[in-house]
Amino acid sequence: MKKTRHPTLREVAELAGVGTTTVSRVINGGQRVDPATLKRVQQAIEELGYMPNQAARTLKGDRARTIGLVIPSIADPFFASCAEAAQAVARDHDSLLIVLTTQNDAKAEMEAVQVLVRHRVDGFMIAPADSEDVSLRAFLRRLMIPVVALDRPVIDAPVPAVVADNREGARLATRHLIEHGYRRIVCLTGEAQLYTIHERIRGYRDEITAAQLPCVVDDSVSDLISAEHAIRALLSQPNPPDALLTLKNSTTIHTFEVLQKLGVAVPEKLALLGYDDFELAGTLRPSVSVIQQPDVDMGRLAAELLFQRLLSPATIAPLQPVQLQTRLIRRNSCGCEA
Amino acid sequence: MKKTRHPTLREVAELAGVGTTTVSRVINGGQRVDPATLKRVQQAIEELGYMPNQAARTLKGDRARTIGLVIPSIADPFFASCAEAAQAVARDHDSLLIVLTTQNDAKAEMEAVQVLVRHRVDGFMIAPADSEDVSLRAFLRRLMIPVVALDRPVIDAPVPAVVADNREGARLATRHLIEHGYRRIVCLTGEAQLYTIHERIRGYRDEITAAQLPCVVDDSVSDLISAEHAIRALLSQPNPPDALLTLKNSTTIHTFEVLQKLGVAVPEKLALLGYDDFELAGTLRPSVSVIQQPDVDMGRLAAELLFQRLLSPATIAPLQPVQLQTRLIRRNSCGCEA
DNA sequence: CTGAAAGCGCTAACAT
DNA sequence: ATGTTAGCGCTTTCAG
Repeated sequence: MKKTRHPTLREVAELAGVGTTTVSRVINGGQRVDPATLKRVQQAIEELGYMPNQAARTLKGDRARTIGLVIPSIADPFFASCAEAAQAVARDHDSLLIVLTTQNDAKAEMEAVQVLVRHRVDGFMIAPADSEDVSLRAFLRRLMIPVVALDRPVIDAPVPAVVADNREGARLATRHLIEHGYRRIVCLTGEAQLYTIHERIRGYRDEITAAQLPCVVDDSVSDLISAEHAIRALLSQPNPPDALLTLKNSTTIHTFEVLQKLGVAVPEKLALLGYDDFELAGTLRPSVSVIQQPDVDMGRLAAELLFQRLLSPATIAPLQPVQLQTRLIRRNSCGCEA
Repeated sequence: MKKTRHPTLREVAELAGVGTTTVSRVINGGQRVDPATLKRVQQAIEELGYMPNQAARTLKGDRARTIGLVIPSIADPFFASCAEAAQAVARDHDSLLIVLTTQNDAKAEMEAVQVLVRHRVDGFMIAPADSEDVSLRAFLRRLMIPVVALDRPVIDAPVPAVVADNREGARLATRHLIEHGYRRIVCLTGEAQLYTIHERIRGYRDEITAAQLPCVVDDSVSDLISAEHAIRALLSQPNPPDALLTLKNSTTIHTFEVLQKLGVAVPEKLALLGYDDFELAGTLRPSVSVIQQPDVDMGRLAAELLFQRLLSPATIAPLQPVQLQTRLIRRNSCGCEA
């Protein structure tokens, strides 16, 4: 098995006619090195195309200059934004970001986390598939590196979290629909087992019950087909809804597509308000009102929190999750004027 | 400086009362180990929560089980799809994927590539900001690890490429517009310095000149504002265009938004055909016809090609780029019926 | 200002 | 079947 041979520090030393220590000094800032020697060494480095081996440094005890990010999917725009923001922070700290995806599958997630540890990343962020997963919790408990939860907490584990205020966001949304005068507001959840969706359902409940309106939660929508089923059923009821609150991106889009296909007048006949903003929400007709999440801030904060704990391990992690606020973007589908 | 202490193989060996070799054997498949010993070692591993240190393995000479991907942006859906596909391939090969973004900036790109090498990735894929960049070429030439170009070639470097047939895709698009009967077809490029855009312009030229139609290439569109400028100017001409060919995703979307804002009837007054499909292209009204690129295939193939070269270094890289076909998706904005 | 040498955690001869 | 040992490339005392 032929190995890829990169030039080594020792080879540089030999070529420059100095000891390895000197070369090491040069690549680490060049302090306490005679200017003449410095120059010779730099030339040798240049000539050989030498680049320090991070694996050796890591083994020696330095930081790996690598952090991880475990998320459901990279194609999901929300997480893509988080990832991009986290990567920027990593770069500022001269580090690499490794992104691993889980499709919200606990098994894939556990594997991802283990791979990260084997690679001795300095720490990682994770959006756990299941906030209450026992084996994940156990794993994280005995882990020797800092971990930060993103978007969803890991309960009962020493893991600070950066999340959005999902409950309040859903309250905001529901309240807005109520203020518009809608009275039969149905909530379409999508995968209801996720922590975030759970919280949002609670927020919807809060406001609906406070207003003494009927609380209807439908978790049957998972794709275009099921969306059409659900909406047809809803519309053919004796007392059909006058507004829909969709709790996640894909649900909102599928719902919109079905309403368009069925020729339902939005918002006149049926209003729509979605959770999570998406690229063409303002370009569709009607434009789609949404609750916008601070995706970039979440990714950035999570990464910053991670590096903070990395750089000063003494820092005590905030026990309460860092909760970021969401905001309502009023477009047309809820009944607002452009 | 207190270090994060992971348990080591030696500690496992001591706890189990065996030598390090035995433990090494166990974690590498457990061949030639007495069943009783095997069990003891496994228990020790379990008890300590031991996980092999990949940095040590890499230093020892094993593969790093890590590959890189250097792309302009992770938020761009095209590259996000590539990345997701590449990651799946990496996972199949029990490897990690490190994604680095460049914003199409040559300096950022060079840094990204160097970081990857320092981390001793086994190889990487890159969508070069500039296919003709001299320093990148020089760097790749002396590199000791396999590299695969993605979406855009690196010319004059020993780097196999997986690209789409951009020229033919643009031909397809232009031809389609011509067949619809449009005669004044304007091409909106967006950043015209990119290799892919270049090729697409060539394709447009091919067909336009073959049909003896006027060839108009406008590279002034880079955001919503400039799009509005450009389109207003185009429409107020004595002989305004009857069709627009937009050469990249963001240009298509900005153009669509401007046409919608200006109340231009699409396709009756002005047809639109875009290069690169996007999520809600079929949901907008009118739905937007596009040339679809095989994004997932490209990411997958590039990664597979990389691993192939990784696993059997003897393999000679294909000198000609692997060129994948694009296809026309007929929706309404070009004048096709739904 | 510079070099020699130990050792990070692991694997792979080579012994036993 | 299992232990001993020499390094992989680097940083870092400790001497000179």
